[in-house]
Amino acid sequence: MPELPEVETVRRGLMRLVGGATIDHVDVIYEKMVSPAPAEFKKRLAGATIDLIERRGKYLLFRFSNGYTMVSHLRMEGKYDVQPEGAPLTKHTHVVFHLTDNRELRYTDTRKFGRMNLVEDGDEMQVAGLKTIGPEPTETTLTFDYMKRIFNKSKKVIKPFLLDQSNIAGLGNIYVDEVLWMTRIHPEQPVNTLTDFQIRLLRDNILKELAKAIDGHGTTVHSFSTAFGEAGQFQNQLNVYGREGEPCVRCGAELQKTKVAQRGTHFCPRCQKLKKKPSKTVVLGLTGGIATGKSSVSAVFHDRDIPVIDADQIAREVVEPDSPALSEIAATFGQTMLQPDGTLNRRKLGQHVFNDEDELAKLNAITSPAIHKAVKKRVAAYRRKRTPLVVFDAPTLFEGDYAYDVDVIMVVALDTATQLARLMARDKMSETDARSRINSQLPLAEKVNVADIVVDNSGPIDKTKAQVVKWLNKMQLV
DNA sequence: CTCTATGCCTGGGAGC
DNA sequence: TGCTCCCAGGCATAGA
Repeated sequence: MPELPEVETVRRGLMRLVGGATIDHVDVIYEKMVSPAPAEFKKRLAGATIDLIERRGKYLLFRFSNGYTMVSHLRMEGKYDVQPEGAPLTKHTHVVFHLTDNRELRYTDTRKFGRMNLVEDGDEMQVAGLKTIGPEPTETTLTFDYMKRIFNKSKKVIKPFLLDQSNIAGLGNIYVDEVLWMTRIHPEQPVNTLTDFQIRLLRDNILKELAKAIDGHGTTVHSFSTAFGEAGQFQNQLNVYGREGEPCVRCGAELQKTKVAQRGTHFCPRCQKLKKKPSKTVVLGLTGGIATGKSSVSAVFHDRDIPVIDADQIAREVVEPDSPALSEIAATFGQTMLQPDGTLNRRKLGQHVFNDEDELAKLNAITSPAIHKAVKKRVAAYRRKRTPLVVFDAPTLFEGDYAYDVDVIMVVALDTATQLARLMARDKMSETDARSRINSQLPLAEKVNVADIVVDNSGPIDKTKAQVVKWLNKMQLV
């Protein structure tokens, strides 16, 4: 199923292999595949040189020296490959372009869905499909203003809306599921209910995902006889597509598969909730690894008077004297866990649960729901006030199961060597101790993988802060 | 005009 | 094992 990145890879491969080649004659085996009818199609192409191969959306445009352009769409399973003249035909080869250099450019398509349309230069945009095609998904051609305009005026649900090539060119079933998961949008969310921030994040994710996929495929076409269809394998990792029943890599919930507008649709029922009216408040989950420098990033928000909800502070607040959680701790672990003044004896409790998984789990079962509840309450208050941006600063954003409930995740990261050196210097630790501390956490790479924004803190602090500010500006959050 | 359902095709997997 | 049925999905088009 070639989508834009695969078609682009085919274009690049073909350009290298047959760019400049001249067609001697053409065999059309499956007549319905070409237009105009085979006799005229063949006549127009005899002696034509392939000057250039361009792409628009998922359409390939072969520019010939004699004033014709061939619009070719691979649909589901179309493939081009180049063989030496006379090599045996395969079962599903439908068109063969015999080149003057003893090679053949072949079009193969098991399901015969692909089409080739040969028209005069300048008429290519009149071909069905290209006539109504939407903007290319690039930084300059797919603008936020355009997206906002088309999203606001439609009541359609987002999945079929994004599949419609007249809205945005190039997205297919796989990438739509991926970008919706990345942006945490339910596939049946009506497009006119999205907030500006969601549209911005979606735009960013479309551009990012397609660029990543093109990069990933760029190196796959090598040899003379490589079937370009092989470049259509999706080497870049997919987070939801085809993963129904597996845990969501962001929140751990079981991924589901349903049908939306007759299309198989994959999504995370926990991260991608259908919302009556998406909230205008953006909750940014901020996390990192030990000694990655999260607090200096947090300071950027403090300095700008952006509210920061501190998970560690809330963890302390929920066990203050007279709190239900503290009473439960006393009831479970004994009154000796309290100081004479009624406050929690943290040291003693810490020693008690240290290295005892069962006891630690008991403690978490008491504190975790209380912390979650308190966080939700704080967030709800900011939503009511329509505060545009709230930061939830949580070292255990993933481990503590908060990731499903934030709108966007920022991970502060650095390379392992720098992280190790900083931890050793900061906490006066031996290398062995520092290593084991780092290894006891969820690997930073896994956090980075599901982050919306990764802030690289391996350089000077000014550079780190500049990255945060740049992103905030880009997303119009400040 | 918009919106939805269906046809185009074949191979492969599930179920019997 | 072999048979039937259904699903995969981009896009055009027919119909509401």
